[in-house]
Amino acid sequence: MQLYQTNPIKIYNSLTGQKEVFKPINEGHVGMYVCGPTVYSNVHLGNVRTFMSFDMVFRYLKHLGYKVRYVRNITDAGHLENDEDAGEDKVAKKARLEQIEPMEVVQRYTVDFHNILNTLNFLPPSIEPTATGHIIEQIELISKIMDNGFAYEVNGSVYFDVHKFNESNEYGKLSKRKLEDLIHNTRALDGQSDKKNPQDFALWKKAEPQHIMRWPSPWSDGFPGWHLECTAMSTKYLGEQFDIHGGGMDLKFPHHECEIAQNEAAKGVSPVNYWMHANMLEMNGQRMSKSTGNIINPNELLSGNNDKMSKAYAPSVIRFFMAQSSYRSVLDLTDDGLLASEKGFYRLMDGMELLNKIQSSDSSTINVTSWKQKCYDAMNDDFNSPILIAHLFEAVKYINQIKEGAASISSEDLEVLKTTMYAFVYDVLGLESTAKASSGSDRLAGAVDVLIKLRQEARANKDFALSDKIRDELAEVGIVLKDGKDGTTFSVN
RNA sequence: GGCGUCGUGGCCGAGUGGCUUAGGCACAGGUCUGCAAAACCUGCUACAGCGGUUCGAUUCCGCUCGACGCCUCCA
Repeated sequence: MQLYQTNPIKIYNSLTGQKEVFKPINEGHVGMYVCGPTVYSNVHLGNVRTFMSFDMVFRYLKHLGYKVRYVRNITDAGHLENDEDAGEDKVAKKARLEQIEPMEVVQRYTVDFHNILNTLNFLPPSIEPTATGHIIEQIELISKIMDNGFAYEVNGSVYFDVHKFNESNEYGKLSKRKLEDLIHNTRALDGQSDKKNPQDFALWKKAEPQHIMRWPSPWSDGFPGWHLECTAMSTKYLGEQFDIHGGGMDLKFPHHECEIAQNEAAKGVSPVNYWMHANMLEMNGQRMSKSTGNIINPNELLSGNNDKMSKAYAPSVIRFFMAQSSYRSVLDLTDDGLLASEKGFYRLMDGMELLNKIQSSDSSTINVTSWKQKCYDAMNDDFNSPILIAHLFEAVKYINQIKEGAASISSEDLEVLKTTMYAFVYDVLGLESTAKASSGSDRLAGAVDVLIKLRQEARANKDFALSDKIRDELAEVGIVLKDGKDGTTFSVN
């Protein structure tokens, strides 16, 4: 008996605009694809927010007992600056500007990406394929789309024929656009194009002679279009139809729309059952943008080495901050917000530590079973982590009350409480305890205990000057003493 | 200009046709303490504006204002 059998989850499906009960294609198995980064610069904090949302989805599905194959790609070719003939591949452009090999660019920023995600305690995806590793699959896919009459070749480049496709299919159904509207609203772009219509998009681009990123194909030496890789790789690892496809809201159009079109054009089926889109991250009420300087990268946020925030924030604090809003809402990154989350996070973690120390009694004054169900209900409702966290704080309150003697808990209930708290805090939310001192570093704990004893003696002798000195100087190095009824404990911040 | 998402108390951030003033932070009072801190108890009762539907709307519909996203590269 797996947890998923008793915990049906609902997912907000961008395709239908409704929350739907999640039913995987194969019972007990979930195929999930998330559009990964284009590795031509340092990972953007907004990217991190999106990937963190899906990291949490991945974690919860796993917790429920699903066997999840989570595919998150690395785009290392094909992502054009724009779709016109002058459009340059982002990686190639960066390589040209820095006068290094494109693969050096890819390597540098892939490493950066992985480092940040590791620091933030992400689970690695099951498969992390690259576009350049799947050129053959992409060429095959193009051939299939051409065979089916939905693409045409001009001067060695191949374009998807959106107008033709729309005669038999519905282009725009994900982003709720109509082709006629797109035609009227397409801006006139300079430079001539080989495309029959501005709405068409590139499947294969012929490389100019000076272009260093190039692969042979039936049409020309060139490189694949951006939208194609996701279709090729999701098909290869998850099949022609799979359960969940995620990405940032800004990818809905055109990227995801084009993925649907490519899949339908090649295989005649819509690829994805549940489309999930994570909302944007802002900073101080405005979109992050390099041009206005309203930008902060993950390393700067973690190190405190920036002029936007008052201090450095621990990885788990950032995770906690993001988990306190739902993935479908715009989230505003502010110093005040982070400070508030930081305090809340430490309160939660103090509760987790206390959970190991409280004693059980004959009976419980709280209903642990219904509390536990509420936690699951929250996550089952489209991964509502803010509600989950509200319930976790309820538990912290219980834990503190039990310690104070204002509540009691039976040993069976205490076990349930522990198991559930551990599962949600550590496994699902991916938070990490920062209180390394009490459990991890026995020597520090021992040393502080000595000081605590000295302070107790001083207090017994009414030598408050000394006792306060011990307390204040420990506080200065980040060790906070907490006096309770049963003695003094400490925490390290 | 078109399409889409949204506008909640001092701040962040959930949610709902008529009790759940979610939860966190901040603030005020109390208990505890040698004094603090921590913890616990109590208080702080909002839903952009204007109309409409309804016995009743913060939640449904329309309009206005505003924010954000997409329409051109972007998670």
